[in-house]
Amino acid sequence: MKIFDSSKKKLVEFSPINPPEVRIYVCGPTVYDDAHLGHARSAIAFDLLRRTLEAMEYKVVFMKNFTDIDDKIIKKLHQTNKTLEELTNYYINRYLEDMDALGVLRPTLEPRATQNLDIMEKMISSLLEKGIAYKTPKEDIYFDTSKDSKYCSLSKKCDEEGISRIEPDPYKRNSTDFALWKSCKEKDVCFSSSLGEGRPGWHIECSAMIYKHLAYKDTPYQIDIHAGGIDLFFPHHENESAQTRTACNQELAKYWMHNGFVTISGEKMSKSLGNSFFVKDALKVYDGEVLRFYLLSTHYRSDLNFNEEDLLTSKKRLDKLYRLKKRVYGVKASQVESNFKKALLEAMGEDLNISKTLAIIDNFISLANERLDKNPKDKKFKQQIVANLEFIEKLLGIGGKDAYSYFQIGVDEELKRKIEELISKREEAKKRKDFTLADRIREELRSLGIKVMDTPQGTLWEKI
RNA sequence: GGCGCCAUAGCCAAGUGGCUAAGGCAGGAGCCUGCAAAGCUCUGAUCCCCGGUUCGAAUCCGGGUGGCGCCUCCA
Repeated sequence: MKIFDSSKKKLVEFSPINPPEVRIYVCGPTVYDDAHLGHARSAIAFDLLRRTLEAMEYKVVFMKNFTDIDDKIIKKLHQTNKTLEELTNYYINRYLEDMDALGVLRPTLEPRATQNLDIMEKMISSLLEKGIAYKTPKEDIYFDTSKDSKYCSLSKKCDEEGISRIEPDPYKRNSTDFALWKSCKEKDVCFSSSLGEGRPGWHIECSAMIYKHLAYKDTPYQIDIHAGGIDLFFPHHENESAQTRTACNQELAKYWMHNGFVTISGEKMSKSLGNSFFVKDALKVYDGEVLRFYLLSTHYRSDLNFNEEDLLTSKKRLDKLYRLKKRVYGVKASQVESNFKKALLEAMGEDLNISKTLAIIDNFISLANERLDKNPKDKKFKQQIVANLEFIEKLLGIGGKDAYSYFQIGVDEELKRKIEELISKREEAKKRKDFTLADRIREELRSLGIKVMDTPQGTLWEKI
């Protein structure tokens, strides 16, 4: 398995610290609003990584945090009458619902910042004792980046000269110093601790929760892979990395992986730009699986420029998979074809080369259809097709639905009855060779958003 | 100002030194069909521009042009 390590900026051979186990940490969302497509992309990208490793028989422990205390959450809190917990619980559940709809496997561990304040406090205290962190006259605690000789070795994005775009805290010793603990201000949410009244900075939660829940303790690296959006590379991951290095005398992660953005008209989708596309809104129009397929069909490190046309193209590609599945409906799986499995794992093993993977799948679909055209009753072959489809489902999280229901998404019972009625009328007309009527009924169905296909087994229909 | 990414057919998108530049969508032709749909077969690009390295480059190096990102919260 080769992966692209964003710190080394090259493809490297993946070799876990303690095989067959693989420990992965992905930076999760700050829960103050609904998930947008960028969150979905990141979640799907590393869900794919996880599934690939699992298909390669690694034992994956997958952890993703929820940042449930931060400036924006507090701001949102002031706009509502909710408590912190009510607000964050709501968005955590919303996030999980959205990710479920997208077929993202639930993480093994889902820690929340506010439930791990104890370990953050310990880590910060230890950094204070070592003289790596310092307290300002305003009782904020900062990490002194000049005390970490390897600071900036991860992202290599630090700007020593520092043309800062914001007014820096005058009590900071270095421009790259960052808050570990923010003292209690007005209109704040505060926790009491030995560090004083306040709340943790953003970066410390990841280091602390990884140390507490996921880390190997006597190895050079605490975990195998740390992942997240490329926007987190600097400063977030640089800072996490510095905290762990100085507090624990271990490097945080052996490999770092970052996913590219979802863009809209070429610009990064972000809440501050106001061009966010929420997952929940996309789900009103498109099936979650179609959305998943669309978001995973571009390599995870590239930017993906979201647009409806490409999404519909993705749907057509997924439709083909389900049409094949329909042709082998009710057949039990035998064994996945070994060459097919091998080819897919090789492709995914090239830093998740999804394009190559999908090309292999399309080729399989095409060959299977061709052979079924010639020999529709080859039961053994059908059993293998089913097994192959099941493997695809396991690897990519697509094609798991019932093949008939997939094409009926968005059709309610009433419409379904009407469709069936019209189809049987059309069948009668066809028997009488009344093709004018048959074609008129076909047009009527089309106007209902239904297309029909006459096959030797009768007339089948699909929602367009 | 610092650091970095990207540019392949109408669209999406692999390929990063060497067979005829994957795959999908759209388009065209055919088989099948009452006609369609679906499926199958066939069909398209010399890789943003200029210069260099090399026997050989989309692929490496230099210089342009265009687009984007991080350096503030951000997946």
